Amino acid sequence: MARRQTGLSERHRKIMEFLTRFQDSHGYSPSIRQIGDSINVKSTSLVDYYLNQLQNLGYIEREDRISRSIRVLQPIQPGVSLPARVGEAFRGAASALASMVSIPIAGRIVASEPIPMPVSDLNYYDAESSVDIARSLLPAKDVNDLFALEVSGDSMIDAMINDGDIVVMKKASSANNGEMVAIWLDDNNETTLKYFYKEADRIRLQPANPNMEPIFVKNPKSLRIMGKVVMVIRQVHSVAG
Amino acid sequence: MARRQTGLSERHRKIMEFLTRFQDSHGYSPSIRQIGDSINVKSTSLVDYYLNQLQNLGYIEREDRISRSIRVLQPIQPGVSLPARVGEAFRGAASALASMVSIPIAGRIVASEPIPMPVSDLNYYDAESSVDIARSLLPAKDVNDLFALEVSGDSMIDAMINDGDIVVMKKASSANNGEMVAIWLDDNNETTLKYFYKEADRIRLQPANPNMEPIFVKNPKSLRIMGKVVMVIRQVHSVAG
DNA sequence: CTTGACATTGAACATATGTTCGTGTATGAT
DNA sequence: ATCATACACGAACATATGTTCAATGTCAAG
Repeated sequence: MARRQTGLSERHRKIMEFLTRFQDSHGYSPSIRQIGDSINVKSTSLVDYYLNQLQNLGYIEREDRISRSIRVLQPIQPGVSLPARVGEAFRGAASALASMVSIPIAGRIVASEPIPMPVSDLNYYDAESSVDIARSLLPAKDVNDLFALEVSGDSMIDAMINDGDIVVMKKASSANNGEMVAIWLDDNNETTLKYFYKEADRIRLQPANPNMEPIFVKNPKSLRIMGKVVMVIRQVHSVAG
Repeated sequence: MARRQTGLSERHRKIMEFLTRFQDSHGYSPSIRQIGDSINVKSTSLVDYYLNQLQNLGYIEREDRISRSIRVLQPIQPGVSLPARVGEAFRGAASALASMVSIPIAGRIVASEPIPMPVSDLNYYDAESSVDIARSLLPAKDVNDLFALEVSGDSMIDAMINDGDIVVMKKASSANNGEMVAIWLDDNNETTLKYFYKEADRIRLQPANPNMEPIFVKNPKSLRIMGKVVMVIRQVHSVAG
């Protein structure tokens, strides 16, 4: 092995501080280069590197290829800054109280078929087919592109997911290393849930069950990412067996 | 002269509404093109034109050449807007609270140790260590003897339960056939989660994973039922591996 | 009917901003 | 040592996004 990851470094801390300060005074997020300036780093890739770490640790959230889309999920220090606007204060109060979100169930996920996607991009959905989840259980603030699927069949067992489980997913067409994604495999003509790792010249799809072997995909085009898995819920009933 | 400026048009109103809605749910401002989509305008210059008007009228503020830098200064809607939204939110909060139940996390469940039970004498628990679940997801009406455990280690894999999962359980000392229970096995000195089946002269403990073999217990006294599993929740983070 | 301010369009443009990649350095484990 | 990994740099790249402009349509006042 090698150098141990030391959790949060001084730079991580500074970035978080800068983010909250900047957002507080400007009302929008800084760009990568602006963050770089604030910590005296000229390389944008290094900032990107830090931001990915902070995201994996759950401190921030950001959208792929969208400028200034960083959201602070977890302020680093106890000193909470006063919200600039009424709307923001209101939002904070509401999220502290209400904190429940209704996620539409888009359909069933079966190994042998592509997964159904939520019907509309707008915030309309049928109240009948939805699951209510406490915001406190969800890592992301952005709750808009979440949807849920009911698992059908035992074929996701290698992903530690059972028949009847409910999988909460976030729409995505790309993934970062270590994220669990729903993938459509052209070669096998099947949907599967795996941890995603991009390696040198291939993609490794690692089952959640550590006893099982990974799948390797050479051709990135033969695999389509449908979404990232955010949560799995299993309601346990009496089951014949 | 010519056409009179009519103050705020329908489109201005829609833009303002879209801005607040988008910022509220995404945490950052939309791009000009996204605003255009929301009002069915394909020309970015027209949106820019509207935004300049809104800025001159003091409704919004934005920075030159900086993406997604729009700030809403004055929410639209004649008077009713903010109070209405507050009222709505509080109504939502109330109903959310009513339909949500806070389940205490009694501790960690490890294969090699008996499971911790909730400090049941008093109906007091630390708010920090609890999970909020929507009542609609719980089968049982009786919510009082529910408690939650965080799974530690990979030893529950045969029960399709992973390290870090949260298991919601109901206190019980007996079980019906087909129910998933947490059991302490005197013989093996371990805690395990299995489906429970009482057969002619023995008890069959069936793993949730259908690929795995059951355990048989002849002596009912060497096994202690700690509770029934009601629900399993897995929050999926990025996982190194 | 003109006229001119307002409204709208589409495309081209400029650049702000996130992403990728090759390379290099330090650090700890073996 | 030597190996793998985390950390770091900077340039080239791709694209997301704001800006500009010339042309055209619309409508009410003159």
